[in-house]
Order: sequence, then C-alpha cells, then structure tokens
Amino acid sequence: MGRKKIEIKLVKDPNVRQVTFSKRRTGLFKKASELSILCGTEVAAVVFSPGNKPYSFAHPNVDAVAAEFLQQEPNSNEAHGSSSSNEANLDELNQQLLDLTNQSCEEAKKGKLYDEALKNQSNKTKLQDLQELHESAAELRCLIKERLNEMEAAEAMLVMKEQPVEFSENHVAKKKKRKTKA
Amino acid sequence: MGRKKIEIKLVKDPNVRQVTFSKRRTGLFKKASELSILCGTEVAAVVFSPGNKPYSFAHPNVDAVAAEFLQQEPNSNEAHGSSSSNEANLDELNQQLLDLTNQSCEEAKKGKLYDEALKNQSNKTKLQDLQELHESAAELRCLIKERLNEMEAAEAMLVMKEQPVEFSENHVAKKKKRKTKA
DNA sequence: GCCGCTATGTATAACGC
DNA sequence: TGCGTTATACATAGCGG
Repeated sequence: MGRKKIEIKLVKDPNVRQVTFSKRRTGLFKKASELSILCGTEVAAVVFSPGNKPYSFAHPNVDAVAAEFLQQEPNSNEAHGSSSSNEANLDELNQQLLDLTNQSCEEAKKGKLYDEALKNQSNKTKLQDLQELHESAAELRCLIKERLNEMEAAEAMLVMKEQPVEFSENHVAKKKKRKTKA
Repeated sequence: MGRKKIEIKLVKDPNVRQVTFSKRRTGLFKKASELSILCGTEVAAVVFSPGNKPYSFAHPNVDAVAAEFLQQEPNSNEAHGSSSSNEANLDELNQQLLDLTNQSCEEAKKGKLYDEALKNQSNKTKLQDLQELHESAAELRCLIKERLNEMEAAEAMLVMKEQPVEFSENHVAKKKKRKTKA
C-alpha cells in the first residue's frame, strides 16, 4: 500500500516500526469504525503499542471517540487552567476506560472462543460449564458496571465546574481530500 | 474501495449488509493480523455479525492480552499522552463509560442467547479447549476483581484530593504486582 | 450464501517539513 | 515525534456463477 511492497514480517527498525504502528493502528480503528457503522454491529478492538501502551476502540456510540481521544495532540488544546487533580483524574479515568473496554472485549472474545470450542464438540455435559461461564461473565459485567457508576459519579462531582471546549467527535473519517492519481 | 464510493452509513439492504460485513470483517482481521506481526504487538478484536454471532481475532491469545491489561497500574500514568483539555475529555469519558456499560450489558445478553442457540447444536469433541477456557475465565475474573478494587481505591484517593502526578514518557511497562490468585 | 472478477476507492511506505 | 504529500499496494462494491 505504499511506495514499495513490504512483507508482513516484524519491522526491525524500531523507529520505522513505531511509525508503522501509529499509521496502521489508526487505519485499523477506522476500519473497525466503518464496519460497525455500515453493519450496525458491535465492535471492540485493543492493541498494545511497541511501547506497551494500550489503545482501544469500541463502537456502539463510543465510535471513533476512543481512538480520537487517545490520539489527541497535546498542542491543539489550549486553556484549561485546572488543577493537577483533574489531570491526574483524567489519566485515571482514561486508564480505567481502557481497562474496562478491554475487559469487555476479553469477555466477548471469551464467549466467542468457547462457542467455537462447543461447536467442535457435542459433549452435552460441558454445556453446563459453558452456562456457568457465561453467567460468570454476566456477573462480572454487572460488577464492573456498578463500580463504574460509582466512579462516574465521583468524577462528575469532581469535574462539575468549568468550560466545555469543543472536543466533540469529529471522528476518524475527517480527511476528505481525494483525487485520482496521475 | 469498490466500483463505487459508498458513504459510511448503515447499509439498509440486509443481504448486502451481510456481504459487506463478511468482507470487511475479513479485512479488519487481516489488518489486525498484519499489525501484530509487523510491530510484534498484541492485538485483540471482537465483532458481532448482524446476526449477533461473535467473531474474534487475537494475536498471542486472549489470556495474554488480558493479563497484560490487568497488570496496568492505576497510579502509573505513563500511558497515552492526553493530559490536556481535561474538562472536555472528562465529559467525553463519562459518555463513553456510559456507552461502554450499556454495551457490556448488551453483550452479556447476546452471549446468553447465543449460548442457548448453541445448545441445539452438537459437533466434535474438544473438552480440553473447554477446560482451558473455563480455567482462564475463572482466573480472569479473579484478576478483574482485584483490578476493580485497585481502581476503586485509587479513585477514592483522587476524589479525596489531588495529586500532582508529573506525567513523563518513561515506559513503566508492567510491574508484575499480580499474584496468581487461586 | 460463498467464491471469484474487476474497476475503483483507500490505506499506507517513503519522504519531506 | 508528528503531520502532510505522493506513488503504489490493497481492499472492496457491484456483479456473475
């Protein structure tokens, strides 16, 4: 897809690898976003950068917001003479959101996996195990949800104070300058 | 990318939508795969088809990604460079948390339905996989519970009052503070 | 409904700032 | 390190079997 064809092998140059990662992560999330919108389906994706930083994407409504959010350029933003407590808080929330997103992702994947396993067997006995597993997952989600609500409330109070800033979700598909190549 | 440009909007024709989904899901997973190989990173993606069938992709494997995640320290703010426009972001975050929570519930519901559906099917035998999955899930749950406790504690502290936290780019990576709960 | 085909729209490798 | 540009490699919409 570039000036030269590259083989899908680990990019040895760490520098180039980082660049590749950034570009492709963006592309991947964009694709995920399009898929979710075009088909009205739920999509979640997680990826760790070469530096082990987690990045995630999830659809329903979060859409490309998560991706956009994680890619914000620190320079585009101005104002916000808030206390450091907010910054710390934001980071916290960020972290948590990521974790939760991924947890959801993992759970979903889990379900997928054992569904596959089930398809490869006809052992009725194991169905119960699956049932339990699913229920466990459901419980876990509820647990997470409750904690989330609490955290959210706390955050809201803490933040309940200043300006809006138009951070909106001018999501992924923003560069619309297309033209046929020569 | 096809004979005609299409706008990223829900495809009305269910038939076409299904086709689009299949093609794009394949493409998305391929991209995810390439990304993980090219950059040697961990990647996980899940997507539900229009028929609510879960499909997933993950590089090393789910558990690896999950474990990686759960090792993130709530207090180590080395991830992502977003410390600006906090107020706005918090709003976005709250919204995202809401959506995510809802999504989780949705998924849980679907998971059960799917499980039910599977009860009417039968195939080969692969108890081992099931066994592994079962164990993995149990472990995952423990990890998440602990993680939740940590988040809660951190949250409490933050809400209580501020913490300077000077955000640097050094990669703390993981700190193996996990204890294999049994 | 899945496979292949082909014309096009996109993503992105190499560069340049 | 990040963002923009250009030339190409890829992905895929619309069809046909």
